[in-house]
Amino acid sequence: MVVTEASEPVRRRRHGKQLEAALLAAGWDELVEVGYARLTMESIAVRARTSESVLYRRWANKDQFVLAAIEHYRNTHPVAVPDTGALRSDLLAQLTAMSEALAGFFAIAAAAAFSGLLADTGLTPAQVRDRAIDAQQLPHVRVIYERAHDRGEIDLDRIPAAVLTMPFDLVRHDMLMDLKPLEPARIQSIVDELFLPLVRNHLRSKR
Amino acid sequence: MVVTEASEPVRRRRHGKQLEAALLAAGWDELVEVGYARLTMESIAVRARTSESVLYRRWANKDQFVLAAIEHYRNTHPVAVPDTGALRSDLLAQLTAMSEALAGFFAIAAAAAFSGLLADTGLTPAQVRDRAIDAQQLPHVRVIYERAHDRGEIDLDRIPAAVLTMPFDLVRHDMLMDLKPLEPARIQSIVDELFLPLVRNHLRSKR
DNA sequence: CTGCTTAGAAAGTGATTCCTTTCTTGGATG
DNA sequence: CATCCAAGAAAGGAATCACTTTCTAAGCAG
Repeated sequence: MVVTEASEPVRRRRHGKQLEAALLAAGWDELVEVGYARLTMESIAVRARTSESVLYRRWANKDQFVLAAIEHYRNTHPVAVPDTGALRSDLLAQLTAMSEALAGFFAIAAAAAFSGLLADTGLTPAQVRDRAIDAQQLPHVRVIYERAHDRGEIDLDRIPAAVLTMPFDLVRHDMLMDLKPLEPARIQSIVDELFLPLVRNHLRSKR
Repeated sequence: MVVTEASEPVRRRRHGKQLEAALLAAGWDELVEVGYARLTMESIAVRARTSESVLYRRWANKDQFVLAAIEHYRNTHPVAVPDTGALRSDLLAQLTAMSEALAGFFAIAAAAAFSGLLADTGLTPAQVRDRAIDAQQLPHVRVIYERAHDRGEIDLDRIPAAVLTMPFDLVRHDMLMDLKPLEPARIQSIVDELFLPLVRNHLRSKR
């Protein structure tokens, strides 16, 4: 017959880390698109242009794989830590980044992961959140506040913890509800109408 | 043979609304216990002490049934509307009622419903929330604020909408994260450290 | 160049589960 | 009491899907 079929491009084999990353990325995309319950190992293999056996060589079962895919997405999509020189702009930037980078994706993934993963892994949504979403997020937030504290903008010791976490709780809430990035106006509202007025009570005299 | 077997109690047949309520209640319990993905029509039938055909005579498929079960739970578990005579205690009561009545149940159900139901029904979590959770909740909330407004405690027109919804957003957020009722201390913190300080800016002079 | 690991294709197994169908009989209705 | 609708039991069809097995050959290590 003919040496090469016209419609069949040469397919290179991937190996090691490169292949693994492609598998996990495909798993993530599938998770976002159809959700955990409708996600099948075959659909992932097809999307990654490989076969199921390659998946099962690396992960014992579907749940392990999905967990790994979520974790992999988090590791490869770090949220930038802004340093704009002022608490308000720092917060706006951080919340926007958090929203745009994660909303939709994390929201769906977290929601999708809940029903299926909870039953099998015994994790609570909060644990999933800790493991997949906020693991590297919280230290960053703390940094923002500490910088503001050092600049003398706020007195960290006098602000209730609920105030400090509130902006992030609300962003997370909105993401879960709408499955898409927050409107900039909403983020500004959270900062300007909710957070800053509360912090203002504890402002050190700046000038 | 013998007329009645010792271990076989007489099984009465249920009909109409009574049967339907039992089916939906069983569906709800199953949803809360194992989640949408692991819920089967057979397990529901067993729990309701009936058979699958009874289910399929009333609902076209699993998704329709689950949606109906969620709606039924909401209809049969209204949240009380407190009237304590003051905004703060009204809010505390409302948030506590909302939390205790719905947390765990709604959280799991909503989360469980997401992955499976979203794909099939095309609903977003926000729509599920509107349809199943807050449908009758929001008017109640409005009532609380309007009473406070009429008492002269607050000036509704001058308070940003974000402030008014914030306590409920946070309760919903915490429920989704922890799948259990909020600690009373957390509710108090939301009201006393977040909500009231923000409202206080717009308090009319009471005395 | 040689050999060994493993990617990738393909087929299949077994379990689950949605949904249907058939049949018997309880019990509501007149 | 007679009639009839529907409850409940039981069995099965058909599809899906997690996971396995087998085989060929790609491409890295020596």
